[in-house]
Order: sequence, then structure tokens, then C-alpha cells
Amino acid sequence: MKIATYNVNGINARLPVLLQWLKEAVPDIVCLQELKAPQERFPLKEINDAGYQAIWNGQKSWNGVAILSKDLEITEVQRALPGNTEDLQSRYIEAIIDEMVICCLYLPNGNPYPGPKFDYKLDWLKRFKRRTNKLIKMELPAVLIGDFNIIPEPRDVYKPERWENDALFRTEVRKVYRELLNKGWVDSIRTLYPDDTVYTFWDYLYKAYDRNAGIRLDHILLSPYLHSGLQSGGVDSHVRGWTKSSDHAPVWIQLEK
Amino acid sequence: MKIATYNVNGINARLPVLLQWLKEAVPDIVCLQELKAPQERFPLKEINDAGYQAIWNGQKSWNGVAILSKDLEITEVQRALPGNTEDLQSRYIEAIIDEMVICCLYLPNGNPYPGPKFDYKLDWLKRFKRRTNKLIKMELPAVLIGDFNIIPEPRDVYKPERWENDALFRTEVRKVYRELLNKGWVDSIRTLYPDDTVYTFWDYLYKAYDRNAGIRLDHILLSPYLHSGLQSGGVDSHVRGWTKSSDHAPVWIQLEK
DNA sequence: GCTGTACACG
DNA sequence: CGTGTACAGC
Repeated sequence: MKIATYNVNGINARLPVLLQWLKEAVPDIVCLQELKAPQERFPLKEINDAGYQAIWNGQKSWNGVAILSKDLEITEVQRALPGNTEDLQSRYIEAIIDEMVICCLYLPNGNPYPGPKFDYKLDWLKRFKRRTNKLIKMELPAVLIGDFNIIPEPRDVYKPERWENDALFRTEVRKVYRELLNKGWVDSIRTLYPDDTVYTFWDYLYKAYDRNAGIRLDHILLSPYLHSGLQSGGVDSHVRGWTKSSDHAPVWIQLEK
Repeated sequence: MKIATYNVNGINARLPVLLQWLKEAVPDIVCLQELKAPQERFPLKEINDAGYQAIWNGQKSWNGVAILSKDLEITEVQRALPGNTEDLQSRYIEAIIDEMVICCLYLPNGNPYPGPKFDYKLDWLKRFKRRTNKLIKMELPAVLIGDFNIIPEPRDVYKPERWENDALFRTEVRKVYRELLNKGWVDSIRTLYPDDTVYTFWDYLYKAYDRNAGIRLDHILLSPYLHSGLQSGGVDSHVRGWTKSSDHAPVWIQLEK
């Protein structure tokens, strides 16, 4: 079972690249972020033609998340992060696939720090922690997957000293990430590559990809009950080098039961 | 000597198609319209690399005309239509190439009719007539070439009855076109194809190209002294079917001295 | 830089 | 529909 996440930065602009990558990587489950399309402009036909079913939570201009599945049935269970009915941003969708809870998320960026956007990120994280604690308590096999907009550690950014006051690297958000791990969630890519530099995002500006000036933002966290099934994983960083690519690269794991 | 005109509708957006067509058609002289680029954003390097020299009259957002030459020297003689120093629209450039006067023009569209834009078109035509009469009197070998935004006759539009009040087909502008012919200018494409339907433009909307719902707007008029040299000519209408094509197709003639 | 938005023009 | 413009967000 191959599970992947890809922040596409505009699903319609990214469609050729996305379809090419799907054909090459053949994931069983894919979580997408930053669709940047309203519900009715999700390219369902093309996704279906590529062999995938999909559920999605669209939004005009910004955000938007989707879960794709090749063969296994998708049962949607949440299309918003519980705890704030006034939050209208499409950043969360949760489904059961093959008896696993798949939590696809696009965490707020939170810049500039300090400010209301950073406060919104902290509030979102608080609600997210509540949801993930619940999943742990229910002892469900679950995957937290997507663009966390959190750089977990200094080694996950090419120049940590420049990022001290960036919302992606602020101590407050890294603390929440550590708390998730302390609760038993497993950072699958870091577990597979304990000593390597791993990036999942390279800015469009200043030839960041050519200079490998990257950061690690996209994560796949496994509930304790799934940890033993983790076989392999990686970042398809070559996709970042394709023409008309997203600024993120796809991240994937192989999971056996 | 192959002379061509092509309304590119944005030279930077059209660059791959333009270069492909240049490679395939190998014209000696090319007149371009609707560059839609300021003077400093003309892609001279790419044009040079394709084997062409160029002079151009750019403008931010709108209009813009250029003359390209493969081997023959270009001597610019006008970069505006004389007669109105307050006209700031880049719609005319004139050069001597191989002892011929090449008048590259992008006539105002003139819609909606009636209105100030139509009046501007009529004023532009008045000044154009003065310029062309002068060329006739000087007995110079000259070519009036470009996007005239004039449908000369009913058979030059797929549904003439729908175009009666369109500025491209109004009697006032067709009258001026006829006056040019009466002065001795030769409509080379119509002369070569006296009985055929010939279109040079198909709207992007409503699949106009697929339905062949076209109009003839782009013309190559020869001064009397060049008429006898006219060998052949045509519309490269297949180019209109390429992906990312202009809404106009290139038009060309073969001229021998 | 590369998304998306909205608008003007044809 | 497909150019161009300007702007916001990241």
C-alpha cells in the first residue's frame, strides 16, 4: 500500500504534471493540498481517467484538499477540522480507506509572525491536536498526512538561522509537532532517514531548487498501530525539477499491514 | 522573395508558434502585428537566433508592429503614420528592404460602431490613404501589408448578414479599401484566388476554426509596379490549428522582380 | 516565481 | 477564448 501527499499549488495548472507523476509513481492513496479551485472546478474527469476516485473540499482562489484512491473505497468522515464552525477555509478532509483513517491536511502558513495569521495557525493546531488525540485514544490505525507548514527541526531547513521568526519554524509550532510525536505519532520519513537531509519544498524564487535551498514541510505521521507496517518511503524530488512543477515535491511511504 | 504578414496576438505568448512557423515557411520578410509588448520586451535574441533581423515599434499592453528580414538590410523610414502627432498608438512602421517600401500596418479595429473608436479608424484610414497616394505618385515599388481590420467583400466573411454593423465590415471602411484598389493597389491574395473563399482570421470563441467561421482581414497590397512580379501566395491556415496559436493565420506571397 | 483573482480588449 | 494588465498570497 503506497500512500502519498503532494501540495500541487493549483490543481488545474498542475494537471499535466500531476497525471505524469501518478502514472510514474502509481500510489494507492494520494492526498493533495492547495487545489486553489472551487468545488465545481475540480478536474474529476481527468482524475477518473487516470484511474482514481476522489473526494475533495474545494475553495475559490485558496486552499482546497483532496483524497484520491486507486482501487479502495473512500468513505468520507469529516470535511472540516472540528472545533470552529466559523472557520471557512478548506484545509482538512478525513476519510476511511481500507480501515485506516486518512487525515489530509493543509495547515495555515501563519506568516507574518506575529499577527492574526499566526494566531489562526496556533488555533488550528490546537484543534488539530484535539482531533489527533481522539484518534490515538480510539486506538484507530490513522495517518496524518499533508502540508503541515511546519519545519520540525533545524536540520530540516537549509539555513535555520534565517528562519527563526518565520511562522514555519517558530518554536510554538515546532513544540506542537514534538507533542504529536510524544503522543505516539511517527514521523515516517524521519524514521526512515534518521541522519539524512530531507526537503520537500523549494521556493520558486532565486533558483532555490538548483541551489537545493529547501525545507521539509510535508509530512506523513503514522499512529502507533501502523508504525510496524512502515516499509519504505521517500520524496520524489525529481518532480520538482519538471517544467511547470509545484514548489512542493510529492512524499510517499510504503505500508504493509 | 517571400513576403508574409502575421498578427501574432502577443509576441511573447506566441514565440514558440512563431519560431516554428518561421522554420517551416522560411519567409524573407515578415510583418508582425499585435506585439502587445513594450519596446524593451521584444524578444530580439530569439528572433535573431532564428536568423532574422528586426525593427519594431512596441507599446505596453496593446498594438505593436515589427518588420523581420532574413538576409536583406532593413532601413527604417517611418515609425508612425504621418498626419497626427497626437496619435500614440503603435500601429505603423515603414522600411525600405531590397529597394521596396514595406508598410507594415495594424489598422484600428473600430468597434463598437458607431462611436469614437470607429471615428478613430476613419481618421486613421484618411491619413493612410494620404500616405499610400504619395507612394503611388512617387512611383515607388511598395507593399501595404498587415492586419487591415477590413473585410473587403461579403464573400470574405462566413455570414455577411451578421456583420453589417461591425466596424470591420461597415460600408465606410470597405469604401476606402475599394478606393485603394482603384488607385492601383493590387489585393494579391484576391488576385491569385479570384473565385475562392479565403479567410485569415478565426475567432477563439465558439470553435470558429473548427466550423471554418472565418473572415479575411490580413492583406498584402502591391503597388502597380510590383503587380507583374506576383508569382504565388496563400494563407498558412493550418498554423491556426496549432496549440497556443494566434486567432489570425500567416498570409504570404512570392514576388519576383 | 508561480499560483490564483478581476478587468480591458477584441 | 486568450491575450495583455495589476494585485494578493506564499
